Amino acid sequence: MVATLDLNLSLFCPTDDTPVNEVTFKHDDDYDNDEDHSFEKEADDHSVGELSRISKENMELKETLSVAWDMYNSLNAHVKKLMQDKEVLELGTKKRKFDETVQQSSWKRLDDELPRSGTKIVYVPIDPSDKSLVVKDGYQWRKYGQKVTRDNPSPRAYYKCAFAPTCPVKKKVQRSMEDDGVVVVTYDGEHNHRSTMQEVTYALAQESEVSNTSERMFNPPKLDEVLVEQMATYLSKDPNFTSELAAAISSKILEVETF
DNA sequence: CGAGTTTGACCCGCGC
DNA sequence: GCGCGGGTCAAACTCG
Repeated sequence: MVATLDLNLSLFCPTDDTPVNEVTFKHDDDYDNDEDHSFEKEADDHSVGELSRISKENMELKETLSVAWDMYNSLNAHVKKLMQDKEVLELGTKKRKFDETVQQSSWKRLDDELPRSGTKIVYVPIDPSDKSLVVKDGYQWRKYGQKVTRDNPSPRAYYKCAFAPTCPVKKKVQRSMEDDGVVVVTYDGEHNHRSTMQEVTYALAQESEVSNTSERMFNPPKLDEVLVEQMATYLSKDPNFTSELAAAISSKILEVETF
């Protein structure tokens, strides 16, 4: 079900199963020709050298990916915190404004504006020049409508959760009237499945659970491989990430070549 | 060609 | 009952 991207990151790494020094060229002819021997040896040396070069390159790519992953996690945590702060701030502002103008009346109207159970409002900072109204939140969404509402000149987009056909969650995305660089996302309902990001976390948790068992003693850790594969699966779905990663890697390569 | 997006039409609830 | 506005549907369209 979940698509995987094989980056071949461990393909050329020498492992217990395929030691580099076992790489040989089989030949049907006898090995009594000295020239053939030297040619074979040369080819052998060349392929070993090539393997170690690719292996080294592979390690560098792993490191780059690892750094990118760490940066992504810290940025993600930072954005979450900022969004929570903003949410609290905006709700507080709404209450204050309401308090100033309608001091005598009850809070009923404001309560109607506040999220009901199962409804969640999130303010997401975006590029003001970006008209696409696309908000990446780890779930897959299918747009089913767009409408210009009376109180806001920017269109409101309607999305249904497309990850699972039975998932009842819908979301509305509309640019904030006050701030052009912020979109208001209204989530309706609860997901009955995990997000793509949660799938990765779950897989890693499963892996770490296995690592606690004695079975681990007999099965050398492959967390790195799983991590890379899961990260590749998740991150390869983000075109921005892949293009930026490609740019970062190519600049790194150019940097190495200039030495 | 299939999956996703766009967009006009339609439905429905609400206030007058 | 009527009109308005938000939400949804579905055919047409786009894109990979």
